Amino acid sequence: MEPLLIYPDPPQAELARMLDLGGYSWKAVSDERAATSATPDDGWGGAIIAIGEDSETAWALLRAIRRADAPIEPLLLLVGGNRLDELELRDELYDDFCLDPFHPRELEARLRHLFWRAGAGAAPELVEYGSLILNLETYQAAIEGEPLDLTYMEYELLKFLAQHPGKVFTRETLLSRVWGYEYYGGARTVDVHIRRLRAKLGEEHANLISTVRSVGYRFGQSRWGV
Amino acid sequence: MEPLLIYPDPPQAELARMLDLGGYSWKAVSDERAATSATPDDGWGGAIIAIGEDSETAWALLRAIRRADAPIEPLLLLVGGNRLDELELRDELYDDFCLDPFHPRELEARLRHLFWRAGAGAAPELVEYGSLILNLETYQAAIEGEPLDLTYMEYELLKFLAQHPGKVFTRETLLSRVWGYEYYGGARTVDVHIRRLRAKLGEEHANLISTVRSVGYRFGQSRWGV
DNA sequence: GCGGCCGGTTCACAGAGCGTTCACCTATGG
DNA sequence: CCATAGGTGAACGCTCTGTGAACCGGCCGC
Repeated sequence: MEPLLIYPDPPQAELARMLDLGGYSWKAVSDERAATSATPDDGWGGAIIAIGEDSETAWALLRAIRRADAPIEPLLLLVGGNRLDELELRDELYDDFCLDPFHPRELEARLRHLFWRAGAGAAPELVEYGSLILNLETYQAAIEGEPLDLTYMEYELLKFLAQHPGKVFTRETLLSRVWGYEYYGGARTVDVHIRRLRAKLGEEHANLISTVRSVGYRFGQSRWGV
Repeated sequence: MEPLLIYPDPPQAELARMLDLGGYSWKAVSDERAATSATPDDGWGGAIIAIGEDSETAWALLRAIRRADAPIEPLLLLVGGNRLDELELRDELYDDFCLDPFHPRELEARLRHLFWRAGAGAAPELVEYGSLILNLETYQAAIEGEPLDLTYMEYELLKFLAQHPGKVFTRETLLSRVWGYEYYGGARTVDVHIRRLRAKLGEEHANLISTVRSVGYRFGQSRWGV
C-alpha cells in the first residue's frame, strides 16, 4: 500500500507510534512543496493532517491537496476539541476527523473504516495473471492490453483456470467445475475449448496453458519452476 | 428533512437534548419491527444506533436496516471505547461512529459532515455518457443534442444501464432492478425493450448497448482503469 | 359508455453463433 | 515400433437473440 502523507513534520510521537504499530508506511512533510516533491510514483495512499496552532496553514495545505490533479484520499484530520467549529463550512476538505488527543484504538478504527470505504467503491473484480486481465463485471478479457474476443464458455474456462494458476485439472474436474456438476458429455470437449483458447491467446501466449500428459491441463507456471 | 431513526428507545438524555437543540427531528424505536412500522412516508433521514450492553441486538438491527429495500443513510454509531474492536469486520454496517460518552460538539460535527456527504453524493440530476444525456428531473433524454422520445420503461432501462456503464447485467437482474423486485414476467420483455432502445438511439449509437451472449446486456465500453 | 390510441408484454419464427462431436492425424513414451 | 494420448479440421445441431406482429389493459376524448 502506498505511504500516508502526514502533516506536520515531525508528527506527534503518539501518531507515529500508532502508525508504525499498525503497519502503515508514512512520510511526514512540513509544507505543500515538500508534499509535492515527496510524492511517491503511485501517489499517496491517504493523508492525516493535524490542525494545530497555526490552523490557517493546515487549511491552505488541505485546499491545495484537494485542488491537485490527483486528490489524496482518504483524508483524515486530527483536530483539537476547541477547534471543532472550524470544521464547519469546510466539509469538502476532509473525509473524516478524529478528536485530538486521540485514543489509538479509535484512530486505528477510523483509518481502517476509511480504507475500507475507499476500496469498496472503486475496485472492479479482476482476475489477473501476468499481462492477462479478466474483468468479471464487464465480461471482457485482454492480454497485454489487447482485448480478447472470447465466447461464453471460453471465458468461463479461462476464468476458472486463471483463478487457480499453476494447478493441474483433469478434464473431468473441469467439466464439473466449469460446465456444471451434472454435466455429462465427452471429455474431448475440453480439448477443443483449450485449443480455441490457445489460438485466441496468440502464438506468444499459447503456452500459458500447458498440457500435462495423462492428467489434464495447467494454467501458468508450475509452482516448482518447471 | 426526514426524521432520524434512533435506537434504543428511550435514547440517552444527552443524545435527545443534543438532537433537539440541533433542530433535528427524530424518533426512537426499540426493535426492528417498531422501526418498520414507524417508517415515515418519505423514509428515514438517517439513523443513530447506540451499541449498548446487548450489542448483538444492535448489530442484528443494523444488518436488517442495510438489507432492506430502502437502506437508511447515513448511519452513525454510538459506541463505547471498550467495544471499538467490534467495529472490525463490520465496516459495511455503518458510515461513521462516535465514541460514547460523546462531546455534543463532536457528534454535531459528525452529523453535519455526514449529511453534507450524503447530499453532495446524492444523485446528480444528470446522467451523462459520451454524447448521451439523461435529465432525471425532467425525464428527458438526448443524444448529440437530439432529443430522444422515450417511453417510461425505456427511460428507466436506459437510465439504469447508463448509471453503470460497462457492467454486464443479466435479464433477471434487469427485471428485478428496473421493473421491480417482485416482478415475475418473461425475460424476453427485456429483449424487446433493448431493441426499441437501440432503434431510438439510432443506427449510429445502437452499439452503445452490446449483447453479451449467454449473459445479458452491457451499456457502453468497459473501463479497465477504474 | 364506447371506441381508438398508446405503451407494455407475449408469442412465433428465422437466422446466426456457438458448443459438441467425430474422424483423422501427430506426438510421446515404453 | 506400437499403443495411447492429445491436437486439428470440419460438420452437425441446439440454443440464444433479433424481429415482426399480435395481444392486452389503461387512459382519454367524443
